[in-house]
Amino acid sequence: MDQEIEKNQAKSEIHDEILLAALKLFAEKGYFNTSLTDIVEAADIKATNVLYQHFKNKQMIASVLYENIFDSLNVSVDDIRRRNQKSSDQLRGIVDLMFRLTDEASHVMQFLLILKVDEFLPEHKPTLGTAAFIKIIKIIQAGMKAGEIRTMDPTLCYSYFFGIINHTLQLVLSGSLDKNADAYLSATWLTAWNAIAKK
Amino acid sequence: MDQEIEKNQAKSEIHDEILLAALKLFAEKGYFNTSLTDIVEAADIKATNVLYQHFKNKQMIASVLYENIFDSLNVSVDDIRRRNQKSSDQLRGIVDLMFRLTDEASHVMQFLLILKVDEFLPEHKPTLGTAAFIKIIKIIQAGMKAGEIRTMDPTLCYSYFFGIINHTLQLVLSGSLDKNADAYLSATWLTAWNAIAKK
DNA sequence: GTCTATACGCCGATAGAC
DNA sequence: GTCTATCGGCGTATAGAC
Repeated sequence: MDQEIEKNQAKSEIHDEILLAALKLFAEKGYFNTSLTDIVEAADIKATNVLYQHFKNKQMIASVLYENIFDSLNVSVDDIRRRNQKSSDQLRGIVDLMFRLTDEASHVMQFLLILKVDEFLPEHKPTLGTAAFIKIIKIIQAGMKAGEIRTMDPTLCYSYFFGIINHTLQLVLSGSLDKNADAYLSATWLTAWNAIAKK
Repeated sequence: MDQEIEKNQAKSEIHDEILLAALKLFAEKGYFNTSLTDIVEAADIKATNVLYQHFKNKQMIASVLYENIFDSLNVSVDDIRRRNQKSSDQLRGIVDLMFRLTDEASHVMQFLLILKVDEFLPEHKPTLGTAAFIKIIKIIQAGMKAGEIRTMDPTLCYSYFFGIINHTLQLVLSGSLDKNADAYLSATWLTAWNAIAKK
């Protein structure tokens, strides 16, 4: 019984190490420039076929990564919505999270903001169709109803707000902006919010 | 003599057809999902080795495309700067151009805004290092001096302005915004300009 | 799970006859 | 420039012995 638990723990450890190594490599070199042998070396795995005991194929590794990242983003958005009432506070919470992730988990943010996921996961829905982003649209719509946000096409509003946020984080991730994300947080938040707020 | 001209025209026709087909395929499927046989079929070419009479290899096709697009962007920016005095008018000219290109030459804009060029052209400078973008930064700095634009880090200012512009055009290109770019031009320009303008 | 070996396919790139 | 044929290599994926 204990042995079985140990075995499962070991199994999920390897599982996670593969995902972690793949995330790092995909973020740094891109999906197509990363070979399975790269992943095997980066994780602590001895042979290539171990990989196939945990994942059906290379695409599935990327797919699981994708699911994990978007699921946890979705959970975070739920949490932020529960904790805050006003749309401005909810959006601020999401922005805080994204800036923090950029500094503390840059590979995750590169996966989110930079990788062209549909090139290697053609069957996945576009980012805007994921649960987390549908909720963000809802936050925006609620903000319009409450008179906090200018009335306009919600998708366009999303584009203005996160255009500023995402582009700035992309420049941080690529090194074009040389400080860490946190250094740009307050100014960028203000600009993004003013771009959609009712005067 | 005439024959030689004809020959060169024919040669450059094939040359251009290859580039056009490659641009389309790269924009639609990505660089790595596009094989040379795909390009050969899409252009009007009968055999694979003709391709190598015009380009050293696959990477060079992408490289020439990259150069062409950024060169012509650079020329356009020069032209816009010559025609307009105020920074706001110059930026407006650039935005007009980008929206028009999105509707009329979507593949070019996908190459510019969506493709991760450094994945297949690792030796190329980042977008921000190209001549056209250096000039855009200069426009922004001039606008700050003239009191048109809020004083801040020029790269950050660039990020705010083109964050809104680029993200909106990306959503148009991906179909997430269902009208053509022109339908969003005036509202998006206003929002982007207000994000950086001095009140 | 480890290690070695290998099958298989695709793609980039080349060669040679016409 | 066309057409056919092919090489080499890499990367994915599998098989089998331990």
